[in-house]
Amino acid sequence: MAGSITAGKIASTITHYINSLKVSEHYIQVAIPVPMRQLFTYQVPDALGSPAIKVGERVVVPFGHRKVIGIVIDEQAQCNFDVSRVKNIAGRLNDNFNLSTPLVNFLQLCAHYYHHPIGDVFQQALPVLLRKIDNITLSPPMVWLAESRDEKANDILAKLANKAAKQYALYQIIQSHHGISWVELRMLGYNKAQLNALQSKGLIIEQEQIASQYSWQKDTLNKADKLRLSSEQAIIVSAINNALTEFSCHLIDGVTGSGKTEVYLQAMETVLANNKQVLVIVPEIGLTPQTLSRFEQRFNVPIALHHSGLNDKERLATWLSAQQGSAAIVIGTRSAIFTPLHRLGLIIIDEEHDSSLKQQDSFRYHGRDMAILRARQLDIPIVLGSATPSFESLQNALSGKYRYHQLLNRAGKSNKAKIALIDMNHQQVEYGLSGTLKYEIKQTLARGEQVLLFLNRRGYAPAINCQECHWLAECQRCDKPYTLHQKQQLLICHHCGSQKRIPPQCPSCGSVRIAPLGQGTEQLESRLGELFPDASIVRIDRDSTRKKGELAKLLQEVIDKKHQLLVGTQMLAKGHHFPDVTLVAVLDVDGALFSFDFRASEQMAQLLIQVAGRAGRASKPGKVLVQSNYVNHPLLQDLVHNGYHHFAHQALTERKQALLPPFTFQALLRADANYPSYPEKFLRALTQQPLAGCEFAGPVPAAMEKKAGKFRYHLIIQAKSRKDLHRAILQLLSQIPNNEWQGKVRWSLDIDPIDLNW
DNA sequence: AGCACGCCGACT
DNA sequence: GTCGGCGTGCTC
Repeated sequence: MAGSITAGKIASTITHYINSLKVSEHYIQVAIPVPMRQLFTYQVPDALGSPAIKVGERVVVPFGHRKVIGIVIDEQAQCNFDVSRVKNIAGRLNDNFNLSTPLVNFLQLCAHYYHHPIGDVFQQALPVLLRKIDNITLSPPMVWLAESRDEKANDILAKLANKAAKQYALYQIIQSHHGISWVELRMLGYNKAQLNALQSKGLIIEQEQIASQYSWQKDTLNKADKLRLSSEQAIIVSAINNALTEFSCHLIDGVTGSGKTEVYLQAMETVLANNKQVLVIVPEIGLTPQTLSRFEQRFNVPIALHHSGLNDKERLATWLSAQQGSAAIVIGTRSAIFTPLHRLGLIIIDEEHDSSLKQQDSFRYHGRDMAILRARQLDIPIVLGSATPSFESLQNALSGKYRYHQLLNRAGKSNKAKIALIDMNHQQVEYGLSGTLKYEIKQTLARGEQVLLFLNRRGYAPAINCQECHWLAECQRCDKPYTLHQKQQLLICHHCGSQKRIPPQCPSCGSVRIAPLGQGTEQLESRLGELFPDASIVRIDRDSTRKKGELAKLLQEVIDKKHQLLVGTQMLAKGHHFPDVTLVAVLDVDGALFSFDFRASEQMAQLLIQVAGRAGRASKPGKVLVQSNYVNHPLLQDLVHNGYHHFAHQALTERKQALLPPFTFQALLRADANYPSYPEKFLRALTQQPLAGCEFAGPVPAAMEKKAGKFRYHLIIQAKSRKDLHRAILQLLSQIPNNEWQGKVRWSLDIDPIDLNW
């Protein structure tokens, strides 16, 4: 039937005709800041098509009834959506602040690993200002420089050295650098007034930072500051520097004072000398003036900081200086892992066991694990350091996946604090303090040294009850006792934050004999005041450091020995070293011994060892006392007598037998709802289909079944391999839209969960 | 996550 | 009669 017209031919002709009309149609895939696990297709109209759109570009798109900023993930996409419903992009942000392809790839990898909505990953990784539609007016980054010196300047300086020590020190820092930013100087403890004073004396000047890439100069390295490495340190440095263009992961397992930082610094030296950048990730409280100045003193290079104290503009400035390469070193907390470093050559994760590296809400990523992913992607080394390595990292080191380096020798005299247990069962106990502890406190104070007491419970008392009928004041929204805050005269629920006045009499029986039960830091502080009237006491917890800068102020007062007794929560255990604290006591360790969370003992061990590291110095050895009702508990005995590593090996053996992480891989699906039965039914329905290579645990009520009025359930998915887990989660997620209870609950997914109590 | 739509209770 | 409570559904 050659030449004849058929229906098929007509259809194909029409299709051909339509396609010819759409020949210039151009589709892109865009990540949109919404909690949805998908990309969105948009069309690029000709008017907006040139210059060509690139991956990582920020585009303004209509989305529902509003306009949002999206990130282009694929610039030449097939249209996999109903063509008639695809919208045009509304605009482009041509401000040169777009994301590089490696960064886009990395963020996609992160979203993939955590099965987290990709748009939300981008949203969290980007500085706020890059997520706003309005044009960004960013003044050029400024740095302070020393003016050239004349005789007059020398005179002024000589005067400053005597009269204004702080200004003089500030001048010294500025003078020793080729330009230092206000953000850094602020972190180092200087203020605008001091800068202005030096400026008005003509000693320093503020200039635009040279936007060009940083490069290694003759005077970049401060050789005077450099320490001679021990042989074990030198071996680590050369192991890291041996292969700088391939992936390797090094775990440095070294006790406090063994010189981890010096290893970091000398490993960085080679990388910086190659004109590559270094990313340093520290725990939330680890970014202190001391940390910064250590890097600052060694290297005369631009350092960009990334932490919670920055405002939006400063954050963007850090991002840009990293991206453009003018910053040689970026030091930051968890989220700094997302900064766009063009020539990244080395990543360092300090205190890699620290729980603040894992984000505990929305996008629940682990800074350390994503850093490893990034190092792998870029073929560069990564260094993890800790005195108490996480069991995950330790296992990876022992199995040969990471290079394992131990630093066993303390620099200087080896005087590790000893840990001793106090049996609370055979003691007179007053206000939670054993006789032994009271005696030791007295002795320490008498020597003019300081004492640090840990009690992981803020407030005055963790509960109040009626002495007659035993009625307990409970939060209705959480079914948990209210914490008494004496100073504020309030009952506060530590789980949902709700507050209540203290009832004058028992609502149940009318008795006025209502009394606090147990003790918190606030009470401990006042009791200590009675017991040791001559000592100045300072309390450091979330309540006493609410005001900005208050923590730093109190810590400085401790260093300055304005206080002899320190009371605090775990907040005090991390980061800070107090040389004149020679006695540390943990008042109540028992909670960790009987927790159903298998990681509680790991965290307890890390806490005790870290605490021991806080105390004393070579000339004044410290002592650590741990009060317990269960001093014969094998966990405590092992830790105290055999140390962290024996304890860790023991615990790892047990975890292997029990098929727990790091020998298996877990995901945690949380669900909550206003009605008690929905979360459980939602999760149970998901367990009906088996998942290959995986086992379910649950659904079980969360450790706090009811919180802030919501009922909460957990489902754990456990697999022998990460691959199986990954596949299972995909299968699980695909089932959720068909789940009968899906619309009635809120749910969230946590890959590699750490805190099962959440 | 926003945002609109929609369906019920208490107000000028 | 309408203002507004939040349950439900949709977003290329």
